[in-house]
Amino acid sequence: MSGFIFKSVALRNICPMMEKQGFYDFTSIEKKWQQYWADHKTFRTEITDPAQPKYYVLDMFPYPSGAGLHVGHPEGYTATDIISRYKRMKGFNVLHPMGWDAFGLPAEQYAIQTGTHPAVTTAKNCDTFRTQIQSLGMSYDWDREVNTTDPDYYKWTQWIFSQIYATWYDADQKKGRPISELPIPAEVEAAGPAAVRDYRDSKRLAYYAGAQVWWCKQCQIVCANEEVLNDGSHEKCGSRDVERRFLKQWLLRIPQYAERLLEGLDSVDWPEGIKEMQRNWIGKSIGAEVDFQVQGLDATIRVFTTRPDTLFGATYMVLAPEHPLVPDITTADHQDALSAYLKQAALKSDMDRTELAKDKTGVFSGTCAINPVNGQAIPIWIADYVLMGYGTGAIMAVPAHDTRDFEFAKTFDLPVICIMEPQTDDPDLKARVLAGEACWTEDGSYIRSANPDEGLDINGLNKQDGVARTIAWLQNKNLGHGTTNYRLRDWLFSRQRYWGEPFPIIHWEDGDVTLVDEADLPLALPKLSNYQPGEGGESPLSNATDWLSVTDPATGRKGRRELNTMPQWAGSCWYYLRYMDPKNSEQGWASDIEKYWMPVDLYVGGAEHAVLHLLYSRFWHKVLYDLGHVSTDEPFQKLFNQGMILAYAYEDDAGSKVASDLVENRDGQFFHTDTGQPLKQIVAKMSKTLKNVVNPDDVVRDYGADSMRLYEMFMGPLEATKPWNTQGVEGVYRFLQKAWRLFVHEETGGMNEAVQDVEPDEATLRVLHQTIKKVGSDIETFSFNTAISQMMIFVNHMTKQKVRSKAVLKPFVLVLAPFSPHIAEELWQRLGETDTLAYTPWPVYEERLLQEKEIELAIQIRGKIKDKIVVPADTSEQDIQARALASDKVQAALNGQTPKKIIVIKSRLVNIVV
RNA sequence: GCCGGAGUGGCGGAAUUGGCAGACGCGCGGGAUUCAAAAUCCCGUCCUGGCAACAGGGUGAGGGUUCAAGUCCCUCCUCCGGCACCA
Repeated sequence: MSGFIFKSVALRNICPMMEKQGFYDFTSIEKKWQQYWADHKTFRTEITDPAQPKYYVLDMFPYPSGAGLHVGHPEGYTATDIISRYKRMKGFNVLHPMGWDAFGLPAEQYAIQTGTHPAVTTAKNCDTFRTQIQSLGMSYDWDREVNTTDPDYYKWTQWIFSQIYATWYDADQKKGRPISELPIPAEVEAAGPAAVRDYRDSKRLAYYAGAQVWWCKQCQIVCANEEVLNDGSHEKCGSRDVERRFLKQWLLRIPQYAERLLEGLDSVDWPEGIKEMQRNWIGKSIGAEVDFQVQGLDATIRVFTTRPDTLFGATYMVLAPEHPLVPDITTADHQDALSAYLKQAALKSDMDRTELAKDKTGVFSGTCAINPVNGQAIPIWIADYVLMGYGTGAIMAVPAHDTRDFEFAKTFDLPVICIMEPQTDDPDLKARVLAGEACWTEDGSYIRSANPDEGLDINGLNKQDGVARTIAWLQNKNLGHGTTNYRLRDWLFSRQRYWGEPFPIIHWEDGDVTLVDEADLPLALPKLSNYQPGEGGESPLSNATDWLSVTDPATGRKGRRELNTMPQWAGSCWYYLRYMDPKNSEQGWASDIEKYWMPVDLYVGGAEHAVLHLLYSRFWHKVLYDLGHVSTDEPFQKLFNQGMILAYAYEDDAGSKVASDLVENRDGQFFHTDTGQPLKQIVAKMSKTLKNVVNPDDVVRDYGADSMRLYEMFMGPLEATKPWNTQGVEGVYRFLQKAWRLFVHEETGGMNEAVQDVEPDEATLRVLHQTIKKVGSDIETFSFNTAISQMMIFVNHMTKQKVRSKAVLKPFVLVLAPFSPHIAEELWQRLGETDTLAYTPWPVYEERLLQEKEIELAIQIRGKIKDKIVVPADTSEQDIQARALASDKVQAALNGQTPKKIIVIKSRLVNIVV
């Protein structure tokens, strides 16, 4: 069905001679203007006047995969291009760059298979992407193109890493400071240089340490926690062959910036959902640390709790299986059970992690601890529902007021002591809670929560006061203190790969670690003949023996370069800074340029980067800010997430999917071509197996880039997830043809004789000014779909006009230009203009021309429409009331009743209340 | 389970933020043009009843506030995205 349409459209372009002279020949028009923009460097951006207002529009740059562009890419790119073109016409100096996030696994895997250097594969893919993007007429300043794999680029990625390495976080000043300013405690100083070095290393924002990491057997790579999905599979390759390993790794202390990252969210204009996701990811929780004395042992267990107020209800404690005190507190008679349990827990981490979330398990250690508020002995259990990586790896369990503890207590028949009378109207629930048969986590009033001997009594208080009173008491008794915990962990920052930025680090034989001299950056990747990873999970760089070993020319000391490379996040953490000053060989960016352009005014990309990329980027930016390298605390002022583009797919009654080439459309019903059974149309992700992938190149070939751009914007709200429909492309294509024919005589190719230098009539002028107004304001609010609707209304109106005023057509061309720039430039030229319209001022609408002279009012009785009247726009309220009541239909509907009240909404309606 | 977003014709989606529900586009039906088709142009198209004028119903379900509710409030259902033993 659609194949037939494709064919006929394509035919027009192959054989234009068969057609009329003046047909809308998008192929040559688009080629012509893309050439023009390139030749004239129309979109080259410079700071010519520092007083000119700037606008920085950024797209999330793509990973240039071998598959080329898919229709999802141009969605965001078109939106930002419309904004860019519009802002230029509004007089802004617009920075609108594009580049490549080009480090990544596929090129490296290809190298392992074929021996082709990843740089070669990458360059080829970048070329494809560039050509494809250029064929869409995007107004990027291509002189600013960046590529994260270019040594001139990653020189500065390495430089930023060096900065992070040489920084510590001063908690008092709440900012990062140079490591040289770190105060060294006297006792450390006294212990010698090695101790000082260790102390410094323990404070650096980047550090090297053994870490439990996830290892993907298929990719032969370490993955960050967040790259391993809940089902235990690796996000990148989908393999479930992921296991835990202990390896030396680079980590970044991002949790130290947790509070700053949290606070910064309040100052940026981002979708609330994304902010919330980041807040959840950071996971701030306020509570207290409390020390419990272990019975019969000279040891204390420190727990973190958000509910210190429930200490009187603590009936047992739990340690994570990995807790260091576990061996010490386990008594001989419980040793076997514990060993078995630990073994089982270790096994579990290799299984699907979803399995873990089921039933609670654990073993008793044989030892008790003393509850500090009442001196009671409570058993210490070992259970894997407590995680070593959060808080202190130990908890006090209050089953009456914590659902997890409650479940555990029920499983192992541990006592449940209710210490709070719940605030509820449900008497049954209240009774069960008080009896320890149900769990209550909400507010209420304390009972059984006093120890007069120790001076603690919170009975009768509510949660807020109880927490405060208890923390004060703990602090006073030196048993604990209020504290804040974050879920955010140190960022695992190294990968065992070749195709990534080398760390500018040297490990010396004496145990010293130093940065590569800034003058020696970039530390370029060595050429390799073998891209296979090393056996023990080492990166392929272990094959580059010459490159690896270094000798200090001054001292003769021998060292080895870092084998790991940086993760793909590194290059994308700061690319928005390099765009500003991409050719600078002295600095990553010049300060005065940075001050002019930053912050990014608008950042558009997919929501899949809601947490990781955006959090990492903000973290780096804040470090750079603290060190004085950038002038803003936050990098991205406004963020917008475009929705995903899906496609239609088909499934049979059994719910199994049917590939699109096996589907037949008969009068809107779908059938299987082979079996003839009816199919249901559904919406699904584009996939090769479903054969419903739409290739942008095909769309550009058959309908042109202008139609492609227009359709992507016309589909629906930018943020919505929506299905691609090729017939919809036909619709916008027809609109462009109609617009074309307003100007051009199809037979001759000359100007349509209807286009004349005449005064427009009032109605036409009104439609024009409504269009200028609506399109402008819709662009500002990203409502591109309704802007296009309005332009369609304009074109429909003009099509009916026998005489078309140039004075009306010209502003329309300008309004159309951001959306479909090629046809707009062409029409602009045909109207006699000689220069590009890219910098022509956006037309101004006049309020007085928007007003209708006569307005139609609906007349309602109790909200139901009974009649409509047309009155002059300036009719007074009294006259409108009179006119409304004079209506025959209204009189008939009133049926003699007297109106109680008449509500007149000017230019809208009249509502008569009876 | 928790957080976030969304439910409107056959379909994608509009609705000045409380003021005529269905703009615009697709699809479909009818007509013009054509030897015929494609393309183009015009008319119609929420549902029900009626030849029609017209009448009644209608924005996931139920209730409420209001002169007036797709829009605000309460209860519930469904779908999508994220998080998930984080103490």
